[in-house]
Amino acid sequence: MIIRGKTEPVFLILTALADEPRHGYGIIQEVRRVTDGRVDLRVGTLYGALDRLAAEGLVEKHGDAVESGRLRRYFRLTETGAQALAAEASRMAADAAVAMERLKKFTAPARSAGLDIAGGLA
Amino acid sequence: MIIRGKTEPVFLILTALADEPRHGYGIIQEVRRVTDGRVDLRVGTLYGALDRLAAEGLVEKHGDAVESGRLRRYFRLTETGAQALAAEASRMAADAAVAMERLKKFTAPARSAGLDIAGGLA
DNA sequence: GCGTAATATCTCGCGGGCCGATATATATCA
DNA sequence: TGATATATATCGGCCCGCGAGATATTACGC
Repeated sequence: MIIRGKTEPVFLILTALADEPRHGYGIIQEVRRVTDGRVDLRVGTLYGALDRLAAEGLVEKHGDAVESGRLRRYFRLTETGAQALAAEASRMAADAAVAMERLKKFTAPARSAGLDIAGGLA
Repeated sequence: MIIRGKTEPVFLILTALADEPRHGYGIIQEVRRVTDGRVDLRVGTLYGALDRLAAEGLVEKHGDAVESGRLRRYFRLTETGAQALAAEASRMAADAAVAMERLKKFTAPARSAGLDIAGGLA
């Protein structure tokens, strides 16, 4: 979403980091989990986004670790990042509410011939 | 939002068309209105997006008109477009709710030098 | 009458960001 | 031995939003 708010991948990365620090691959799994499998974050998207978010000060490195013989690079949300995420979330909720409210007034376009609508939503 | 859901401009265009057909400039004004001036839709964004949305069948032409000596090209939301907007809105509301819920667990990162974490969460 | 702003449409090019592809390396299980 | 999962990283293509510019009419102030 997002003007010049965040894109959905970025929003979800921040969301994944909201409760605790995670490493890259862990973020991917968490995003998949919180979206019920809907969003499969790409690594190319992830690392590019993390670099930008770190440059903006919304996330920061939380140290590297070697666990089970594998390198893990942890990131965590900063205070600024948490505020940005909260602002973005409330804006999205507001936009979504406006859309749903307005959709109540939607009536399906009348098809070519005079045959009509009636059924739109009511 | 938005994977491969709609971007915010696109989402707001659909929202602006939800209650009744509008012409391009009217969409711009309506978007500004529903976002309390936050989003100023650019014409380059608008016409490109309308072309794509029409190609996808989410909006359709509602006829041209000359009013007050000015040409107006009207667009309206299709049934498919209304469904897409509803789906997108509910997805956004869900994502926003998840983010806000998780933010409750957020604790500010322990600051600065050497002093290690410890307080992070526990 | 004249300039400016608002209304209204459209096009083009730049740049940013997502994604697919690719590379590398270790651990686990069949 | 090979496939799959874990884990990191880079690069090029492509889509899309935006800035800038073009065109035209109406409305208002001076």
